[in-house]
Amino acid sequence: MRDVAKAANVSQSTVSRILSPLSSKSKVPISEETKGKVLAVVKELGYQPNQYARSLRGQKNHVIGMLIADISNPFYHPMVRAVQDVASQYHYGVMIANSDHLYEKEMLFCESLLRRPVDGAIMIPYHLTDDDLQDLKARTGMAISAVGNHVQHPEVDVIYADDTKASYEAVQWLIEKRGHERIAMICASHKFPVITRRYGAFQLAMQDAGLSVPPEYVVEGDWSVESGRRAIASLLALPKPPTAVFAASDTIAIGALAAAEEMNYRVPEDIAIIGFDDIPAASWVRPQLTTIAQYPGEMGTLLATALFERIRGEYNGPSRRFEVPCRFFERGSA
Amino acid sequence: MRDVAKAANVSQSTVSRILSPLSSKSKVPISEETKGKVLAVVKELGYQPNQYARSLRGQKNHVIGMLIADISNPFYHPMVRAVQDVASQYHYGVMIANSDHLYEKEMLFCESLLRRPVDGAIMIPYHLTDDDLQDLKARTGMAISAVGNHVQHPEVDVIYADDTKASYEAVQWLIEKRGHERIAMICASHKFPVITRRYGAFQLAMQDAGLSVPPEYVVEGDWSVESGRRAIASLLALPKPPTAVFAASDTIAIGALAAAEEMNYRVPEDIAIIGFDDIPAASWVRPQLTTIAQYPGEMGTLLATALFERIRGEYNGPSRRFEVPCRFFERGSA
DNA sequence: CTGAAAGCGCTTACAG
DNA sequence: CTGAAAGCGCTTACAG
Repeated sequence: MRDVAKAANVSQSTVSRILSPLSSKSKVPISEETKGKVLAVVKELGYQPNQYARSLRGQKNHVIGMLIADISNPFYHPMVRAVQDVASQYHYGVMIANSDHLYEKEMLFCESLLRRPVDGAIMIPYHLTDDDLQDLKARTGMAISAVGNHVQHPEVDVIYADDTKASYEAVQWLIEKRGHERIAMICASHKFPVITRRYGAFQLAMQDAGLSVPPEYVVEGDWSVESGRRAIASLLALPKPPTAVFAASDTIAIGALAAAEEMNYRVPEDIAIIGFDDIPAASWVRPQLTTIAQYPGEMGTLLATALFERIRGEYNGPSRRFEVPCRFFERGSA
Repeated sequence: MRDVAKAANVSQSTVSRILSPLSSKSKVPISEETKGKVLAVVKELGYQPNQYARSLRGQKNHVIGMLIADISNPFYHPMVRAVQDVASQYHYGVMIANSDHLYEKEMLFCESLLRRPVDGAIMIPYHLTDDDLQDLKARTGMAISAVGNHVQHPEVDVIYADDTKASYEAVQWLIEKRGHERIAMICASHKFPVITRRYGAFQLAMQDAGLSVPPEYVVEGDWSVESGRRAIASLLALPKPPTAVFAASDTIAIGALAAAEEMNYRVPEDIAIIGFDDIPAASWVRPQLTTIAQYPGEMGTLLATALFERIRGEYNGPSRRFEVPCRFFERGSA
């Protein structure tokens, strides 16, 4: 910048004002002549301002952080893409971290934000509490948007899918429209709020229909395809196996589907399978997966839009909550 | 840091030396007593050094950049994960950008590295030339690892799959083991070096077998599932349709498979399909995809390892080239 | 073994 | 409309 100033015969202050016209709220006017001269020199030298110096001195970092569970899970892609797309509109970078569903890694992410401040963070917390978020906000002042109805912080914007209702209705559909009575559920850890919701809805639907769920019908794994394979194998090995399975995610359901087929069970005749998410592969497998669609792309856009409204000072009131409805897709697997 | 220094009754210099013992190559010794005192204060105050200030003053930024084509393509996930995992071992952050296979966005990524310097970059360039990389290196001095045999810069480490050979052999297999004579190829843009290689190998294998490829047997789309659907439809509508198709990626092949089935063609009896990549979904679809596996996880590890060797000064010689062999998987679709 | 001081590259009151 | 100067939070010669 000094070189630019020298070459253009103006002060650094002037160069700075021309290059960051938005940040100076006091809106200092600059003559068109000086402006043209400086811009020409900038172009000629190919000068790019150092963003770290700006971060250090100014109030904006021009980066946001994003915490997801696992970049390999297709469910997150549209969300990540949507966030990246909104961010790049504002010329913001996005730092992405995976938590692998581990509290420890979620905390590491928060710590990294202390060392490398960002203007805002988008989180999909599986363990982080409202207190943890409060701590982060108190120490950094950053804007936060999060996914999940369990997040209740008064200043964190929340986007959530109504998965409780969707799960209830799917199980109800299995019972009423398909006549199933022996229904199992393949979950991930019950420590996750999302599992609490979906599993709770499953139990409630069964209970409301007067159906009982033997404990061995509830299998706890992780979110992987492999976990789905293992779970269905144990379920089908039961003396009285279920006739239908509600899986907490499509990845789990796809594993279950593949393993059931390999064990020579017909889907949905011998065992019906319902997934959750409607990832692209849900329509690639055969039979196609009956599943509950979430709209991660839309969620990502809402998340990023809300975040940037706060970052840009266009909104700074209390927490806003957006519900993104789920949608049931009846396909071939149930 | 000033607060820490004050509270511990030492100078800022001392605090800095204790917190960044590696960076001071002159290896100034510190008394254990002072060290303990300072560390205690750091812990008590929950102090975290500001990484931007470090970047500005020191020589390390503790971030790397990663340019991929599209985070939605499963092929990149193991690569991204591997890179993230190696990076976090060294306490490095990773900034990820999507190029969407656009030169313009690849250049934008390079520009962003000028504004927000990183210690190294991992790239999967579809358009960027060696000159572009040279430009970036000259202006920033950063270390670079890249994917693709077409990258020939003398100081950029390159990881590449031998997709030319693998493609040739797959087409040869289609001809010799399966007796196909009318074979089509679904490509992405021929501007991509990767397509040049795979398409060139396809043509060569056909030629070596004395088989001709009518121009309408070469369909150019993009990398999407949708593109595979469109391509197979146009191919099957031909007066003399092909009996086998070599797709440039699994995403394309999966689209082709689904569309062919919907049009009531049997795979592989009516139309055989071979993909490329062996993404997880290749084993989820029915019939399972016959495909050429690449090992993106391994590639990611090599990429990141080579990069960090340069970043950490453990290596600074000329370009190293690692070939990661492909592997053919005969499954159900061909 | 420790400290005082300069400076990384910017932005922003303050002064004119 | 423009400039001189201070300072963001660190690291690193330099001096002791």
